[in-house]
Amino acid sequence: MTATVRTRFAPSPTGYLHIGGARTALFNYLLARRSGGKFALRIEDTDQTRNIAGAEQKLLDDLRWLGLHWDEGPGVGGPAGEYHQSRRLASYQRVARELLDSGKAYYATETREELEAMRRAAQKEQGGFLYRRPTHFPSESEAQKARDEGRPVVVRLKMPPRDVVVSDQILGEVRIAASELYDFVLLKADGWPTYHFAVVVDDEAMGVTHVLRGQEHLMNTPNHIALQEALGYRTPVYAHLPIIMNMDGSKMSKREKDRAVRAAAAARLAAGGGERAALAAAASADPGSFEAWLTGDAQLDGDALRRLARELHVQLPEIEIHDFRLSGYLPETLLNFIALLGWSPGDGRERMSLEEMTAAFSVERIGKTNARFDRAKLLNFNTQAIAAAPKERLLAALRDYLGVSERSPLAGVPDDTLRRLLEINDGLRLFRQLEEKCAALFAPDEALSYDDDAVQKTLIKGERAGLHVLAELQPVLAAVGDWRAAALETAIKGFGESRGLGLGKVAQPIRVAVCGNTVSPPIFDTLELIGRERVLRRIGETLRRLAADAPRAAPPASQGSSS
RNA sequence: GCCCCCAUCGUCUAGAGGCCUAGGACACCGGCUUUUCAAGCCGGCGACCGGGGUUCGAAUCCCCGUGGGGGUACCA
Repeated sequence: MTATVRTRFAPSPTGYLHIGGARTALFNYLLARRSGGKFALRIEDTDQTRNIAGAEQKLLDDLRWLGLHWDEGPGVGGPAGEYHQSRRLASYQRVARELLDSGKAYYATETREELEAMRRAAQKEQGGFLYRRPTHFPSESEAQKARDEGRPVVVRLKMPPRDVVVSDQILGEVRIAASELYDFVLLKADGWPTYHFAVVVDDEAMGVTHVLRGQEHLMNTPNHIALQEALGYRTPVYAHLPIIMNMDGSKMSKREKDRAVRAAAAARLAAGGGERAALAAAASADPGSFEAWLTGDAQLDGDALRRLARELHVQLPEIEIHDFRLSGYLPETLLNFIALLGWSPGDGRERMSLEEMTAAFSVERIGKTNARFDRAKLLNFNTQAIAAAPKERLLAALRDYLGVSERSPLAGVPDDTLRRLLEINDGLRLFRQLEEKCAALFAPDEALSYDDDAVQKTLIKGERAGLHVLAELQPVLAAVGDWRAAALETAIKGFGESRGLGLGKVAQPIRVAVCGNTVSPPIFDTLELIGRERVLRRIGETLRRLAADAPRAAPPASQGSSS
């Protein structure tokens, strides 16, 4: 009989979806799809102290955004009924009872302090601590008595005294010596199951046949295998994925975002440029915890961190899937890139759709070595994907981006204009880039800010040549009857030729005058989209403002800056 | 400390004993193109961690060393 392949992704709701988690989800998804099986999503929310409100929703959103739809799990149900471990408590307790009754598990009543003391003592002597099985197992009533006395009571599994061999699809056979194994906890003192326990019980209940998970779980596997044996469960096929690291070899961690913002905050405060209270407010933290965050290693809530980053004008490093969404990456491209971190189809292909990856996927082709997350390559993937994407797909993706981009200058822009923007921005790398580049086309005149360097370079420098060009061009533009890119091009190019000026000499002064900086879409389209009236007004205003500055702006450069 | 895993260009990787003078992609460098930012085109630089084996032959197999990573919880 050929059992249906069932895989699962089982995150705990502690925040946004991580890059590593996304890849694990992807591989599980691909394996299930590839083999015509089922892909389930299970929420591992058994740690009462770690669950974060709203995190599950974020997790699901990220997964959906990526297009990794699950066949069973939250929102869609499935044969296992509940897919939140917090709602499956009864089954863990039932199984624990079974284990206790058959003598395969026992109560243990050491306190955390006692355990910690043993650990320290062992550390000193031999360097490693393994929980030593007690000589006496508390009876049911003794356990109850301990509980009554306020002592913690946990349930531990009796590990069989033999080596465990993990048959891993990627790593081969990994043998863990019996001497490395110990009686791990099944049920915590609060009655909730540990990860090890819940994962085994649920994988069995959900019929999971293949477990693809990060390599950080490799050393957990003997526990799971021992438990499966004790319970008479079959052992699923295991495949431990290599880990995704930062370019510098460090682990990709949310903490990086805190570090980036913390540094900026400290710099701001040191420069006397900001009130502590204001920053704390931006982070929606009370002064005490803000201070603790600022001076320590604590982590701020993702959204609070984002607000603070905005306040400080720092770019958060992209760590979680949501960060990439906010930067304006295409989800299908992110998925494609992530898939190649540890897997390759073997035929030299790199750019693949989810369907193509599904068709090509196999666990055998997953590598063993940790991969570094190279953002430069990702950016290139995205650039090429944007160039190759069908127009309507691109528009939908841009709409999605604008939906999550706070206070976007392009927020109210109609689809037709968005299409136009996409057309005139070839070479585009990220949606955020388009947003920044086109902001001036939609911003009200008062909101325009002029970049000093740009003004100096294109308008002032060289005896205000740029300014002169602008002044002469003004009436030419004013005379353009048909305010569209083509006619503007004719007029402006004609002007340039009549003066013997290359387009660059003409376009850049205009660009800076109407956009405030040297970067915008092609100048003729830019002018058309800004509109005749606003263009003329911005040019006039620029001329006026800089003329007033003239005495100061053009002193004979007697004291050279050379030193 | 102890246990486990890993090791090909800067990065992601192809390579399953002769097809390898090691292939591709990104990055980088040079040139071209150019109204800005990009994009594009052409060319270039660039790796089998070290040492021992095994074999007629090793990037591929074995051992040791070194380096990197993971684990060492009543977190997952």
